Amino acid sequence: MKKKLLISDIARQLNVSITTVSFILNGKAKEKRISDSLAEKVLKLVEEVNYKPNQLARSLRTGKTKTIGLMVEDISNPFFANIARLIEEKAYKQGYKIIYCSTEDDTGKTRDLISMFRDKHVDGYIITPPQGMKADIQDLISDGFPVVLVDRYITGMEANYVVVDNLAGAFNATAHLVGQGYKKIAMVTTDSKQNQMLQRLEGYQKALESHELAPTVLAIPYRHDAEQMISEIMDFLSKRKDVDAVLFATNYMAIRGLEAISRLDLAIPADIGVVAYDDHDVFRFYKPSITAVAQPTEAIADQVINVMLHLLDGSSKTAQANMSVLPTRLIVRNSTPHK
Amino acid sequence: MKKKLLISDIARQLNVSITTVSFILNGKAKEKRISDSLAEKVLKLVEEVNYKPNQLARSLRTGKTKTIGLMVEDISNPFFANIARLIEEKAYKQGYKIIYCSTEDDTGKTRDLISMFRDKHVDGYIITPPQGMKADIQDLISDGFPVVLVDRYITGMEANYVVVDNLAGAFNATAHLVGQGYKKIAMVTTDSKQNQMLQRLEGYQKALESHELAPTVLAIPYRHDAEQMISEIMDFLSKRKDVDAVLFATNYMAIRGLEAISRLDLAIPADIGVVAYDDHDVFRFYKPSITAVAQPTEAIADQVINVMLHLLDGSSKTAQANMSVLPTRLIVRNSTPHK
DNA sequence: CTAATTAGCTAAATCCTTTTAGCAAAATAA
DNA sequence: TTATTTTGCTAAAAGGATTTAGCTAATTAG
Repeated sequence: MKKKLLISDIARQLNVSITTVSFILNGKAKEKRISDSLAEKVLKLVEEVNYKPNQLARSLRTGKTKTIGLMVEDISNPFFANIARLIEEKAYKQGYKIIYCSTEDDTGKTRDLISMFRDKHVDGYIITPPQGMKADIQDLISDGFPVVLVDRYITGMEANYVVVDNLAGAFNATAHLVGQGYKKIAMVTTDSKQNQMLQRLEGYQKALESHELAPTVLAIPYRHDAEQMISEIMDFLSKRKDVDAVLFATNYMAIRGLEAISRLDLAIPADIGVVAYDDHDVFRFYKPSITAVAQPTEAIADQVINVMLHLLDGSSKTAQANMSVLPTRLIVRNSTPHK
Repeated sequence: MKKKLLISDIARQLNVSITTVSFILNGKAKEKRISDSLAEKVLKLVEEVNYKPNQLARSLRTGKTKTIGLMVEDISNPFFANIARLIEEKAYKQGYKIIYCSTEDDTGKTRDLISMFRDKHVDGYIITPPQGMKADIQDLISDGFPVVLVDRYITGMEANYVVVDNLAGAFNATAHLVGQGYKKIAMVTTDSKQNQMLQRLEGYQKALESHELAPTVLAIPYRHDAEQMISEIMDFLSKRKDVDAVLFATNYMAIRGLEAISRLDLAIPADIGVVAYDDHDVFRFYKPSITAVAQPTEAIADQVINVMLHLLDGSSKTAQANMSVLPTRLIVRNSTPHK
């Protein structure tokens, strides 16, 4: 194990002070009136021996770690995995690293993770907040940390966030089913009170209202596992024979719904119409392919990282919160009209 | 922004030295003969005011960060996303945090990432190594860092690794197709020289040999994008009408292959048999569902983190490298025999 | 020619812990 | 009673950078 080089080694070799080397390495040569010739010599040696400052020491002194903490609900869900990857890529280009974690939408775990991120002195926080985190996140903001919420916001809290127009997305999806000729359109959602879920529900209801149709909602507890959900959906569809179309509120519920529909031997779109909120590879490849509300992952990632870098930059002392609501896109797939 | 508490604040409030507080917090009270009564008082106050030591300062002093660097090929591939999540979970329980990144199988980027991880002073490295990283990884090991390779190993290098038995997996998959009555079985793979790919190829060849059948291989350059791959596979299948079954070497190639097969209007399994190496949600839901070689993600994650924690523990001064080869499982899905 | 600036560089403080080396008082041994 | 050991605690160094405050010599101004 070769010994790590220190800034003092560089200084000694050139017979200059540590201070001078530090100034030069941090681009303050001009400002601090270091002669060009000396600056060059230092940079040359640093390059030659491949000296890298110890980031821990530097962070301890400066209070900056050039790291952003990213907490998503579940990194193994393709929606979040994609966003994470895009954010990572863009952050990386600006010299920031990302640490990411899955909250599993668990308040306790999320609290732990925030505390861990604070321990690690991340410079900024990107969070898909579970329910009941209002106070914790408010603390973060009050303590002066840059915070950007993604995918959902917290009602009644002034904050930076990037979300999609869930209401419009669900409205359009529902309207599409109505347009296809379906009469009894149900919505399968979770019992979670997350605002993005409530908005999807509201969009669904508004769309039905405007066509003078009545809503039918199945709310499945969030924690139920795949098999439970499948049998609950099967139950629901068997009991409610009048239902001729379903809007699923999330991609994973839709996937389980497809399984339920397949087990009941119902045909899509003849027996039952299906639209999923949030796209997924499975919908593209399913036979028949499934219409879905696609979220603009790239635009979301872009917006998130832009706002974050802006906050980190610090030059913007405008306390004005940045709230972005991006549009969704309905990807119509099996478009044979009903009946 | 409330001021961060320091260890000196604790010490001052109780009129004891910083040293004493530090000893107590690090569980050295007994060893350092601190009286029980004082230890209790300190712990009580620390609890009360919720003092947390500054991890940067601590790491700077101890040289340990309680962080593991995890580099996978592509975090948005479900195989890696799952492994990452399982590893994260298990590490977390042992007080370790994970930083992860995608290498995109790019040597340059991987080199950058290793350097970034070194900057950040991670305690250990978990890596799916791209080609040509032998020297870099050897450096890491020589410098005394715990390293565990996953998914692939580096030929001719003594190291800790956790891989699956790719040869047997591909052999069984091919044998399955033979058993179904297919006569001209092709393999679609990448031109990458990664050993796990070569082994899959070898398994395929061995299986055909043992049935006295001839191999037919289409090797597509790794960097080609989805559309390119699809048209290359379509080309191949149109020209080689004799091919009646295909073994795809990765899940994403299989997904593109399915698209190609669908565009050519070929029926699975009547016109063409399909097996994918590495499972994916899409295969489960495709109509008909697609047989796949499933990798034991949980077992892989378990083994990786166990070996890593063992290395980090340091008590094991046995330089013996730990090499695990785990078995795959063939998930037979559309099992109607051919003709 | 003297006074004020500017150029060019550096000593020492600082960030916040952990850990080494060691001191004074109390207890025990001789 | 004196010498030794043990108990209970602490001052100060170390870890490796950044940054403040300031010094000396060379210029420029008056």
